[in-house]
Amino acid sequence: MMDKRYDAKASEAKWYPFWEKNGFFGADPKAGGRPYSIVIPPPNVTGILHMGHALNQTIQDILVRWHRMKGDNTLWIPGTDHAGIATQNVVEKALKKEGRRRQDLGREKFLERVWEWKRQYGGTIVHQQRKLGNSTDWSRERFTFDEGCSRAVTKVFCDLYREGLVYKGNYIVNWCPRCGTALANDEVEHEPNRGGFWYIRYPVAGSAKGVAGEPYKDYVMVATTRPETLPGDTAVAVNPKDGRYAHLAGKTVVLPLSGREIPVVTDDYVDREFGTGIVKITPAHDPNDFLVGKRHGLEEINVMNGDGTMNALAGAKYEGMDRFKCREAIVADLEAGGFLDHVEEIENQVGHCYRCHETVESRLSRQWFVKMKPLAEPAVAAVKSGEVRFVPERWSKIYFNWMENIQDWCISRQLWWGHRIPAYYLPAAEGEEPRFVVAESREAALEEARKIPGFENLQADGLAQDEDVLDTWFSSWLWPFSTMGWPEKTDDLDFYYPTADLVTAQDIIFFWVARMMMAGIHFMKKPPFRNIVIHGIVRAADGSKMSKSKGNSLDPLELIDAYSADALRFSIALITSLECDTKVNKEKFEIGRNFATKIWNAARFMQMNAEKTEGFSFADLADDGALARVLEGAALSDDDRHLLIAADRAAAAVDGCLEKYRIQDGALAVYGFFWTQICDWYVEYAKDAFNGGDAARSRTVLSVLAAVYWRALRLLHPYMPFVTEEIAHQLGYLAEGESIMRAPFPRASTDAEKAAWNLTGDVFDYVEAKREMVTAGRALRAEYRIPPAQAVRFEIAAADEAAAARMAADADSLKSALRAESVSVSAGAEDRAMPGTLVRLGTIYMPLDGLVDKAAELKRVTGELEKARGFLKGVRAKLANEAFTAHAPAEIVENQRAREKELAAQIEKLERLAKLFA
RNA sequence: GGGCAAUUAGCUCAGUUGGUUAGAGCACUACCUUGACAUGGUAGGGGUCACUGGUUCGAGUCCAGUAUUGCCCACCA
Repeated sequence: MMDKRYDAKASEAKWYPFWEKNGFFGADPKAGGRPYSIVIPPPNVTGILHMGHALNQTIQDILVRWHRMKGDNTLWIPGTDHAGIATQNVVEKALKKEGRRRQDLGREKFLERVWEWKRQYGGTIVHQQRKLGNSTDWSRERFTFDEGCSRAVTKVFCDLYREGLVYKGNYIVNWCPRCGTALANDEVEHEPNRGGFWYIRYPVAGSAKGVAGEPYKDYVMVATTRPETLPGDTAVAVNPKDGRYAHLAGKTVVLPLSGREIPVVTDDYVDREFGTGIVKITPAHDPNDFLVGKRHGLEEINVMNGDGTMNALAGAKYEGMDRFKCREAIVADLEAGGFLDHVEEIENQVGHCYRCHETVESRLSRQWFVKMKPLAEPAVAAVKSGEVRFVPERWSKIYFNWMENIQDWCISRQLWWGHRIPAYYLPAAEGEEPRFVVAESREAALEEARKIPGFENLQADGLAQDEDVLDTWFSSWLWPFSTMGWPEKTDDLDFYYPTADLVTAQDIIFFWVARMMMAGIHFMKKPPFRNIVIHGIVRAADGSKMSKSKGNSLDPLELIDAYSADALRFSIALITSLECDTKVNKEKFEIGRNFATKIWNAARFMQMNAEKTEGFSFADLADDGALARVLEGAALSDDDRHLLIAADRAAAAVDGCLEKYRIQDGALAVYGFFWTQICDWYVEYAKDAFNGGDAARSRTVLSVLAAVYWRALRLLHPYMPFVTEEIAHQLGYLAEGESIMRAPFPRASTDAEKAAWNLTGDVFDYVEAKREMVTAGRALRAEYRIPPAQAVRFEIAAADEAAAARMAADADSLKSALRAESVSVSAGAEDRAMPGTLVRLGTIYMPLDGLVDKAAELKRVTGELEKARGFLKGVRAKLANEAFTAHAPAEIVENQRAREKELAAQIEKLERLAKLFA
């Protein structure tokens, strides 16, 4: 016997290892069939499971389990990302507690330490993912820094270099002083910042200073938010069209504090309206100034160290000072020197490191880049042609927009934890830029280097490998094929590449999705996936981003603990639309828990009755054709047929929704089918059958219920894997060792079955209408406060003789559904009793002598009458409109005609009733 | 500054190509501790679909504009 309560924890602890150990998540490319594959967006190895993962992976697992049940050869590859900066930070923090820095250990020892950390803690998120129920093939688990992925990275770098798509360049990069590394543009987050806007006088060269303490007589006014970079200024610029400053062109000005003379240049970049219309140009510390400097051949003076302190070029006084301290010092000195005119407050956008949130510095340095334009073009074409599709489609616009304005990708990072750049430098004289070769290994590099005249006898240790590592995304962009064994030729690549769907959030379309497209097309000659499914972000109840520091985040593991993994999955699927972000609070997850309880109890109900039914076995219904055998010769009621039709429709609905990635609608379809159709209606109907004392009938009803339940259970399995597996075994649909995850997705009734069981739309509509009558009858009871225990007599005035006959034959089910003493059906004769709601088949009545306030009833009837007349008027107007009858589809016009008749009849009845109460 | 979304019941959201009287969950009201389930049942209340125009026989749905909110991108020093 099933327990009174579903024990989710026990079930989860039992079934996940069962699936995994039996290899049910595994995939075999040799097994043939239609391939369906997904690669998981690899979470950071330092990560812990958050709601974003829960949403993202639930969607994927639903798709994967659905495809698997449909018989596709299905593979979902899991893995983690080595996450350069994040991981290095974690280990450095640990070192700091020991009072050491990574430099104290040296590169090799430090990396050993990181690997040690990875071995010890890197499995955290991988274990947490199992809690969600993900059916990932763990035998294929990959790590972006594992041997295979690293080989792929090195090959890709070398190939791109040989193709001229990787180059080393002088460039102004975003620099995080805390992380000590360059950041890609996308890794910088801009935030509004209120800060000073200092107006500074730059004296025109040769203009004498007035009497002591007086300002220079002749000066230009420059406004800046970054006074600390002043020592790096190598020009000031004005707009060439700015008449106010035309006279300055070609002159030089004196840089305050240093006395260095710098030119005045004209450049379109300068906005005449902003500030004073004069800009100081600091090519080494601002990306725009860098470009201006290039255009005008200006010197680039780097006044800062990598850690955000000032260097010797800033001047002896400021050397070693933190950049923000230096700002204060320089402002003070400017003021003392009479250079500072005034200061305003201004709001501008300041870049922050996406990892550590430190204010990002623009810094001139030597970095490695990937030329993106040639790679982007085919990636754009693939989406334009429809070969790759965004779901929802609108994301393609954002993708195009970014791709068309793409900048070269700075791929070098000044870290230790990551794929080291396979560039090897040859010995060079002091001050000379060394030559380098790029090769897959030191050996290959040596061979290459020896071909260079003068280096024929070079030894391996004479080559110095580049100190930098590659951006983490440089390995992630290969993920769809590096995980399948590339650059080796593998069966997995043959069969499973390209993957079918990529499921991810909108925030990494640029970081990751676009780049995977480029790499996939470039190296595999095929885009890495056919559909890019973009879902929203999980937000806190107030719409803000979830973050640990705000304390507004929900922990999926806590939700699993409180409500079960199934509840988490189902709830999140039900409340998430691909169209927009999802706001969640803890209470929303009760939906899933309550649903699991509901189906559990329905199962208990069936089991209870199965025990009373001799020879009944759920196993007999395990395959979809079984019901036909079990029901051989049995008579089906309209309600039985209705349920079978509803089951067909539910299966089609869920299938259709998932086909279109409408995860939410699929959840709603299976939810409504289970709860409303099976539990609310059919289980209640079945109770009456079981109590009816007809053994054959009871067996038929139980068989229909059990067969349909089994279909519903399988429909639900992709959403709620654990409870469905548990019930399947508890009831005995499955033998030990089998799994619902390998059971076929439910099919619709075959034509033969439909014919044998008379499953027609007509039957369906009849039962729906009958239920409306039941609802109307119950409403009458409620309205007149007749307790459920009190038996009443219902009379039904059917629309016509045919309807009367059909309902009379079915009166027993009406009687029990209404808990009525008796139900009588006849055509017409409605004046003798109190009316219920009008429905398609007729009117339901309940004699209510003595229970009625005639005045109140009259008021109600009058109200309904008014309403009906209003509707009729509208319908008649519509039908009188020739344009409507000419243009509208025939079906719509027919509906209106039918409605007109219905309303007219209704009004006639109501009028008679009004007389009755008058 | 540019772009993209959103605005439907008290709350969170569906509403797929325009087509009967706009739906769900939660919350709310009344009744029901009835033998699967109170994590439940039955019935009910609640919406001029942000606003203004337009197209159409017909608009929550399409178009234009306005307002509000959110997100993304961007070099305003």
